[in-house]
Amino acid sequence: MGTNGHASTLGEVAALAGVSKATASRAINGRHKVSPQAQAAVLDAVRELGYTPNGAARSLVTRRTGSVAVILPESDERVFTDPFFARLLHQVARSLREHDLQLVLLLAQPGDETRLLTYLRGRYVDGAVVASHHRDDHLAEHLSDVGLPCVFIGAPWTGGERVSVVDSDNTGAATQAVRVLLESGRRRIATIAGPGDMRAGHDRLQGWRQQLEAAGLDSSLVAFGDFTEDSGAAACAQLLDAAGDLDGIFAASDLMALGAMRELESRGIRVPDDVAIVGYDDLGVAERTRPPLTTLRNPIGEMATEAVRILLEAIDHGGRGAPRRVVFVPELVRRDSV
Amino acid sequence: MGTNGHASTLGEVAALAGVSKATASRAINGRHKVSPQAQAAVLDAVRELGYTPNGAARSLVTRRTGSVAVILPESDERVFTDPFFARLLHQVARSLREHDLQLVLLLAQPGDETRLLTYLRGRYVDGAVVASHHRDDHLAEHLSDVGLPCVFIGAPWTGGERVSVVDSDNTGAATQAVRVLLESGRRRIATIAGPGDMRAGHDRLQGWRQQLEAAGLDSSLVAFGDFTEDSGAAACAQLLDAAGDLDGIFAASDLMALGAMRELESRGIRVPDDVAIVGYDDLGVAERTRPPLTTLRNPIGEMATEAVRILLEAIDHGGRGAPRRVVFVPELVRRDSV
DNA sequence: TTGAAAGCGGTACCAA
DNA sequence: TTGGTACCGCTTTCAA
Repeated sequence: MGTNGHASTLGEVAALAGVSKATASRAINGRHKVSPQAQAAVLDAVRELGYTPNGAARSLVTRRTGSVAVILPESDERVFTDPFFARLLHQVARSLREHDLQLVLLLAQPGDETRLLTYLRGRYVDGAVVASHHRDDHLAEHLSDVGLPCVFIGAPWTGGERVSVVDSDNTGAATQAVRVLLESGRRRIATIAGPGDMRAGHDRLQGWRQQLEAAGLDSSLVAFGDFTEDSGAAACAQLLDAAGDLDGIFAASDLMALGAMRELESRGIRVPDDVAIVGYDDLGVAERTRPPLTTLRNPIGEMATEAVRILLEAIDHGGRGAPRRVVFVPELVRRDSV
Repeated sequence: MGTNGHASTLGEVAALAGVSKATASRAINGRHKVSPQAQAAVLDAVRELGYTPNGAARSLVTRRTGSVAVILPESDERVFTDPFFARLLHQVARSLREHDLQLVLLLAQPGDETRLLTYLRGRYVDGAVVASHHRDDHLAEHLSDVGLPCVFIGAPWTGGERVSVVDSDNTGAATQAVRVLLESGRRRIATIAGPGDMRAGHDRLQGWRQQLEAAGLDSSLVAFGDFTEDSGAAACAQLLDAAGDLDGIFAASDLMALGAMRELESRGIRVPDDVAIVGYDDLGVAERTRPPLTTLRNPIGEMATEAVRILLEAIDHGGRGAPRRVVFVPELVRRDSV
């Protein structure tokens, strides 16, 4: 802006540069031929006036804002505590940067999705990556109604056929976890499951159960957590109280595994000697537990990158085009907790 | 949007309702008198078409977007790890909700502030709350140049006179911490300081030093961390190696204090018997350490609320009006680490 | 290569 | 209360 309080306009830049608004616009955006003199004059004027285009005016005609949202319909407690989100955002931001897009993070408090949807319908962003959604938020339907290009990380409960999703094979990974436990001779294998209203929680539980049933073993040793450390400790306590003879635990997140190990330690139960444990995620904490945790690597970084790729494609195609579906396969990381 | 891919416009709504665009607009925004029939007709049309106003078009004339940014020029690692941010965002979101404003979070990776500033200049948000800023980001000057209403939580290094700031008395709080240590008879008091390029880090170090010098004691026992737990452990190790006889520590964050306690424990040093320790923040972790941590309560919630209040005021006044300044006083919370 | 002018989709003024 | 209309600030035809 100039020395006074008002932001300068393209008209003023044009006037100062002695060209038309059209030419000024072309000089600034640089996608068209402009004579060197005009170019220079405009750029000087821009600098002198401290001009930046008004986003609303520009968006109104280009139908682009230059920003992409990451929507996290999750309690801030978890968002700011689980490395999953840090990794996700880090990677999304990285990918967006290459395309010169601004990342805006929208934390949707469960309950007030109305304002969020209004915002999204207002087209203040060009598209959205959604992660950590829950059964009841119906985000897939809503976003599909809104017509905003979007990609879900992890399949939504409902409406999944209407949006693109980048997923990972949670069920398969969980069966792998149980297999490792079985191979080390464990027979009383419990699970600390994630929230039942989240796909990842549900599917990992599913995998655990499938594999146990296939082995003809008891699949009733379940306690639920919400992916946080404390919830893992609590679930573990519950499990131990109910089945003192358990010898293996599959925790649906490393954080919960960590909590469980804390609980085990406090009861003088040794890992892996007395109880073996397998986690899920491998986003740093698994390396630092004592003993280091055998876990499944959640390919969240790759998923984020792919999600952005698909999203940008959708945005380029104006949101038309069939929903895409990609599945990544988590891999087992062997450490010392089994 | 309708059954096809294009979002409907106010004109279409008006046509369907059999009224003018002007009336349709009034019916939708409801700040003007509109006859009941017109009102109903418009609302029906809106519903039928699934209409939502185009944000860009609206913003272009109202000069409002209905959203406010929280800018965090901080590594995602810290943002997603320090309860400070969770608390801050929780409170800001709460306050904004009352005014029906959407919170958008902007994580500024150090280095690429250019895109962020372009975004802000584009006026995609009505204002911004800035926290966790560093010496080199010069955000205060930049935002003041941009002319965007903003409030800083914690004074910026430079340009502080040009923006509103909500601060807390870090220096005073640190002197208090040292006083507690002195009162319990400690004489070799070290500090684990925060980053030197952050006001909070700098000021707390300052307070520690002042109080020690006032007491005629050695004020050379300093190690730096970055507010994270690991950095606290490392700093503590460093301190212990340099001065095995230290009997008190003031850590500039509870997370660093926690790391320090971990290190002390691993060396068999007892808290508070051998070494007393005072933290800073009291955002939950201090209650859960063993022993519970004596600390200074960082009034971040109150600061956030106040920041939003000031910001909304500034937005209402069109960004004119003198910068405001408010200082909160942290209070001592006595627990068992001293 | 350049400029004039027509929108983009709303809001708000003014007159009726 | 309502409708006509002039913008908001920018991009993009279309002609020159």
